[in-house]
Amino acid sequence: MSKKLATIITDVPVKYDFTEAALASNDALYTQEAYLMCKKLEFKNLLGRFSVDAPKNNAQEHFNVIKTKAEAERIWKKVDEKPLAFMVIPNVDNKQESDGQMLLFAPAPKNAFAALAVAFSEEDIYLFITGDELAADDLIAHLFACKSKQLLTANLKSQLPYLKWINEQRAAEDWEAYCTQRNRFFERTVAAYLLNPLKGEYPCDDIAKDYLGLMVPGKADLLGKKTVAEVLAEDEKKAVDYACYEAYISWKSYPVLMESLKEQGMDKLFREIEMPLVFVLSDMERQGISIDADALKEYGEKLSVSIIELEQKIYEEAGEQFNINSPKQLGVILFEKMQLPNGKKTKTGFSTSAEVLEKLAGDHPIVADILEYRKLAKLKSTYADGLANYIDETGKIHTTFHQTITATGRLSSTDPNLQNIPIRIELGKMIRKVFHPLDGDLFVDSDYSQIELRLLAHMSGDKQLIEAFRENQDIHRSTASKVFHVPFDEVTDLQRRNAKAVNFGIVYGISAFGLSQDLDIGQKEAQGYIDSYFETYPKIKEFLDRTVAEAKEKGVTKTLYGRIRPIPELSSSNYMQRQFGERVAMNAPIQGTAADIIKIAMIRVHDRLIRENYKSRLILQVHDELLIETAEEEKDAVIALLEQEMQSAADLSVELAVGTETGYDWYDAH
DNA sequence: GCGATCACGTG
DNA sequence: GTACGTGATCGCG
Repeated sequence: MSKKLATIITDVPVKYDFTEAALASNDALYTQEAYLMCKKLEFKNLLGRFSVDAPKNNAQEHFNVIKTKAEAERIWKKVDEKPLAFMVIPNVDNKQESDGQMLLFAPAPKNAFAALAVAFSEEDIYLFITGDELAADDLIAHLFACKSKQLLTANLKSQLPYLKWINEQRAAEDWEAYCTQRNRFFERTVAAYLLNPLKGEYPCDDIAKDYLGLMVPGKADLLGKKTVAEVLAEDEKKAVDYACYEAYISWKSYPVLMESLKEQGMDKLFREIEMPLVFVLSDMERQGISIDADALKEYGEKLSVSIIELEQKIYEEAGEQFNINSPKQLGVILFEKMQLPNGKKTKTGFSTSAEVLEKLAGDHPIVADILEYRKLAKLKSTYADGLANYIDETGKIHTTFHQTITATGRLSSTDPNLQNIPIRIELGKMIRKVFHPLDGDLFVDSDYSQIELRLLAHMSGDKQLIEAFRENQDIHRSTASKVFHVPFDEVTDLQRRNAKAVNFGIVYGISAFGLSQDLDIGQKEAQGYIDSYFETYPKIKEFLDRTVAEAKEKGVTKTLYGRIRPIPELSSSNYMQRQFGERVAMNAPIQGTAADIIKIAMIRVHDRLIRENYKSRLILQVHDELLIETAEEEKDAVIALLEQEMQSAADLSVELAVGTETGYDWYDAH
């Protein structure tokens, strides 16, 4: 029966005439209609096969290229108070080689750019191209001086270096003017991120499709893999289309995005937190952090010595040479050749994760050596060598902070990622010694203590947890004491460790499976801990249940500041997916609210440092930590300022405790 | 050259 | 169990 069911019948009589099925021509298949369909369904691969262009929409007829002063003046005069969209088109990077030859023309002045796209009505869509007649400076001056109340754009942070005015008028005496200008900007990408933080990218064509029902060519359609500036020099029409569409869609989507933000109660979050933060992050990126390149090199060389030693030792123990960095080869050596026990945990072979190897450490000395090798190799490749690639001519590293990546509202950091510099293991932590302030300055580093558990206390209203925080107790010890019913002072180390794991679990969205993995215990035992925890803190259970129920009902979770996190997994037909959705629903409001709060603190700290004429500057954010570079004479004032703004960023039923350290490098300051 | 996979760094 | 980014390897085209 089963076999019959599963057997494919290959001789069903089907009438089919292949000649009739043949296409008259390729054009019959690649029609405009089919193009639209593929575009809508995001069949990006198929799209490349179309020779027909995207259907013309009216906007394109109004794209105008402006190169003369007279025309430009006439256009700027037309601008009224209604919103105006813009996009700066940077120059080709002069430092890069083109066709193997260095470009011969002199480097363009700093802040200069190739073109400026502007849109302020269905018909007024322009690309100003800089040259003999139009100077970049003049265009920016016009932009800031124009009557329009809102300046609409995308990827504002990357454009800010070109918007000279906003960077030069940041002194205390210009504070009001600076704020006035800052408040004019509306960022289409950030708005779209708040409305759906799951997408990861918010390109022009997606915004047009999602919010305007408009099909416009995507960046790759017009530019391929080249930059706008490169295309502008080769195929002006395509670059014009790209830039003008960007400006046009920013202009056109503004009312829709604004309305959606209001509808979902996120307009305040957008206006008061996310938009000002763009400027703060820009300043932090530009500031950068100084690196002792020599010390970094030395650190890498020391690692190299140890790595080579370990390598030799491992080869001897294995009896042959192989690539230790290859999990595949390593698996064969350990579990086939050396027959190490229960080579379990597989997917595409043996697992050689630290978790697995740690359990095998007693069986053969090679295991410990491999674990040690891995640690050193990671430090060397990712941190010692990795960071060295990012040091600029002035000895600094400038990371990029991303504001529209995470599902929860946190920031992320890339090129390089400065939010995952080692700290847990001493040898790794040493790398922080190469991060240092400028000569004579020092770091002030403050972090929120237990912010997520404090938020859990506040949001659930659980009296026990609130009380524990109010009394400033060791929170894990307090939890252990209550859950295991032992006096506070008699909590054992093991009890505290278990309680700590449960606390983490609660914040991450607990499951018996996860906790059992973390504590290396059985799932039943883990479930027992969870049950006792919820008996001790009934309000927390109520809160988490309520959060999940609400998420199931509405499809989203919300932070205290109204940030949403859609959870489509909750309506999945797959049990594991739904369970995942429930954990996410428990975690997102807590992690997200913490992200909201530190963003508020960042803006206030940044603004006060400027307004009150400090030389100190915000340098880094690491989720619950802020790093400031400060002058010695400002130290005490800046510590007070930083702590005050971080603590008062939110008014909760528990205090937002902040711990501060100072030092002449990041190792000492944290 | 690109993407998937594994492993591992942070909060 | 949450949230990320990067490096090395390996198989694919």
